[in-house]
Amino acid sequence: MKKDQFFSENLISWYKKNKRNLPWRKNVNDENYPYKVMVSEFMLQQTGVSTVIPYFENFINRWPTIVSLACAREEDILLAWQGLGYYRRARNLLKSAKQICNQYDSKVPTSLEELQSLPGIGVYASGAIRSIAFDKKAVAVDGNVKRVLARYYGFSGRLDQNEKLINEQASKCCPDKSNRQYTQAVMEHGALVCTPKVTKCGVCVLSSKCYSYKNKIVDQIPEPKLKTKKQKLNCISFLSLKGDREVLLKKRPKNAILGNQWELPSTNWSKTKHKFDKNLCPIPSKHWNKLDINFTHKFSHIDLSCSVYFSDADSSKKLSSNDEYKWINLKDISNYPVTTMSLKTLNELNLIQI
DNA sequence: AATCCGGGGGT
DNA sequence: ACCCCAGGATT
Repeated sequence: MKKDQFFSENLISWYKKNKRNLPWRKNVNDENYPYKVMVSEFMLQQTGVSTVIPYFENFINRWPTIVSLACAREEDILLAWQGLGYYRRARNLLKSAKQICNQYDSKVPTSLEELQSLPGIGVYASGAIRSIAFDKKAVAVDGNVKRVLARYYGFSGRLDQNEKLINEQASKCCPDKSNRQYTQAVMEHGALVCTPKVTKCGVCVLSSKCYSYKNKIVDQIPEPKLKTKKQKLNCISFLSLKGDREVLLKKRPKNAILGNQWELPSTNWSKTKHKFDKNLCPIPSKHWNKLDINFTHKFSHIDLSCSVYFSDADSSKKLSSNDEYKWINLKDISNYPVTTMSLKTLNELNLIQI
């Protein structure tokens, strides 16, 4: 295994000419640039660039500096994250901002050790932040880089079977300078040219030395990931309306999936379908009517089938003083971090407009 | 080493 | 339908 200047130099020169104008690439010399890179790295974990862009713009507009973020309420962060998924990232980002303000004089740290001590920043993100934000020599091996290296060097098999080899080669390929550009160049190359399926080898600046291209096996590397079976779960959601405009929502437990987000009060998610039972209902009511909407909300690892029961709430009745529950006016619902599933349910019933 | 954690875009 | 995505934390 050798150093490969051809690899890094060609990618950098290609990147200079073809790089996308992405919002987190602006104002490299601004004092808030490292903070913005950090935010983008949290958002981009397992999430496509086109999905992230509007969220990033909104987030930076609302919290332009790390100090402003550190002062924010978690509920507002979750609201800004709504629909983006992997909500733990949002809560970890807030924790990291607080930690940076408390421990590092409100400046994003520059060492791998300090960066990895922050919640939500692991091996990849620490390297990405070091190279992109500070232009330090640091490797950042994401899914794109793994695929590019596997094809270029001809590592057969699945990516997870070549973890060590890929990381070693990634270190060898890492140039001594222009690391800000190089790190983004490899990932950009994977995203735009050396793509998962329909590759664009015709415009690839690496093809003349690419093992897979020369051997016509680009479409065979990498081998697909092993897939695990999706769980099929079921739940009942309860829609209560008071005066036709206030809906009863419940805050999910902090450490559960979709933690701390609001939703229509629901049963637990079970393998067997629930039989309707008044004891499951969030509030007492004479009539609970099953609505004619059954849908399956698809998570990456769960297919959740949900049925909905409706009741008009007696406005004279009070909630048992429990701040997990809240009557929320439908017009204010966009001010709360509500699960995508519940938003889609309310939208389906024409109670809100997504 | 596996599994949990979302949701959307591309094919 | 199925795959993938600028991964990290937990077990």
